[in-house]
Amino acid sequence: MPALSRFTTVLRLFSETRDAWTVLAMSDALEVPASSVYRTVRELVAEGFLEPSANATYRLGAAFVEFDRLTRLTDPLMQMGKPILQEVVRQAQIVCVGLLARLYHETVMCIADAAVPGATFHPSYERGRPMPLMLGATSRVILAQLPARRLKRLWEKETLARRTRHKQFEELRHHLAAVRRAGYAITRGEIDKGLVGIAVPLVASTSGATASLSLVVEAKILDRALEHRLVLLLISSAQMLSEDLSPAKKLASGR
Amino acid sequence: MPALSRFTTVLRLFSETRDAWTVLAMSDALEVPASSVYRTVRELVAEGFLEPSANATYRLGAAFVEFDRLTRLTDPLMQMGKPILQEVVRQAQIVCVGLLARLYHETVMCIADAAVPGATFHPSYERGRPMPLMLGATSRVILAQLPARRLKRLWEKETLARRTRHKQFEELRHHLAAVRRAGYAITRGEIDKGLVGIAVPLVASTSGATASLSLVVEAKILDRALEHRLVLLLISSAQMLSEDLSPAKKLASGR
DNA sequence: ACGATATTATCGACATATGATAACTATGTA
DNA sequence: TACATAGTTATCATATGTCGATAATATCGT
Repeated sequence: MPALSRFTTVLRLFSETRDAWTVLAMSDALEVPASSVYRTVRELVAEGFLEPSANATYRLGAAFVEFDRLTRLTDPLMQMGKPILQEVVRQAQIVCVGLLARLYHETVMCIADAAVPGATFHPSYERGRPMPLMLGATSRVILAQLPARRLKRLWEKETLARRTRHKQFEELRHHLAAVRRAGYAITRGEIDKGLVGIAVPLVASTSGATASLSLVVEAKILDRALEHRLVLLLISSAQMLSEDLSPAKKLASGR
Repeated sequence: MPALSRFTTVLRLFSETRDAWTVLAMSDALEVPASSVYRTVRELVAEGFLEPSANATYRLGAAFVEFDRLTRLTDPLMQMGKPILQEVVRQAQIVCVGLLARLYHETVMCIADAAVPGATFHPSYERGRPMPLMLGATSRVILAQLPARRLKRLWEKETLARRTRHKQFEELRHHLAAVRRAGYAITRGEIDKGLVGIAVPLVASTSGATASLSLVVEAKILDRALEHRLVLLLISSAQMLSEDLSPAKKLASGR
């Protein structure tokens, strides 16, 4: 019952499949009296997080577009990551999509993507889309970086509903240890059929967030040699990016 | 002092030039006790609107990226506008940038942009950036669409600090009436030196928001014939887009 | 202009925010 | 390792804003 959650519960109603809500529908869905929802919605509209649309419905507002631009311009990971990501895709010299992802609540979120001009496929990952924590190479290398305590907590949240055994957690721990040793992760078809993800960890000490750099390619064009080349490309790029992001000498910006 | 504003005043501190804040700095800037700011920040972090960064600073969070994606996917104007915008830029067959903009509070916000592959310049307009209401063709055609009452209110807000005369408002009214008759607006160098904006109104009855479709080109390549061609291109594209956005495809056309 | 629907205003009871201070927790350093 | 410092959370009495049913308006569709 903290104050902000009153607003976010309304905002969280909006989704890809349900993008316009009337106040009455919100009132029903949230089981909150209409008069209260009206008040809440009014405030959200005033601040630009919602806006009135056709037929007395409301949609997500332009404030999100505005703040998203600020994150694009100011987030060090995006700022420095985007050009490197594009360079990775270029140097790969094959049809592929590059991704920059990070931990976000109990999901992994892609915060930048770069496709070759004539990309023949679209991975599920795309900027701003929360993805499952326990699937895909991109997530794997992020999990592998987490301190044991944090990992345990996430695992517990993740498997709350499902009945899972402790043994499975130990298996995960071992698997992640192997990933950590190898320095990269590869998964095949875990997220999209026919696509392979190759990911390496990003150490962004300043940014705090644990992140990863990855490439998605079609399984059918990936042979052993190419796989090796891409892993090396990713590792060296991640190295470079991690250095860019590290204790930025004297030139601190805020304070 | 409604509840949401407590949070937005914090969020509004973040800008292009000041992207990382400590709690103490916020407390100073807002003249609110640190203990209160800590509480507010904690809630914003919990919901993903802020996130901790290096040196006890906070930055805008990934929730904005998430919600921005939803607007990209679901806003009818962006959904239908983006492909048409790209088509406009393609058909222009010159070096140019296309823009889709709309009214947002007391500003005009670009919600989609499309540049030719090898664009040699960058207009100030870019997705998510609020722009002045009284400058540029893009804004002009939006103002020209507004009901008199609304225009008056915006004008008054805009000119609150500055001492302006009533006569100037009448001039604006007349100018906008001319724009309305012409069906388009052209401005030269009002926003960016050496660039020209050509804009036409978008009638998006469902979306509610008044919007515009525009092209930015370099002044030096724009002659009378080209100008004419681009205006026609914009008008026909806007026509198409407006129809896409209109209420229903019931066979009856005359209203 | 009309009826229907959407939105805002009202108000007592109640819950939550406020802000000074104290307690606690990282984080870095000798 | 222990200490110091900055950063963060907890505490608590009080004031202020919220809640939700209902009534009063405003707006929409025709």
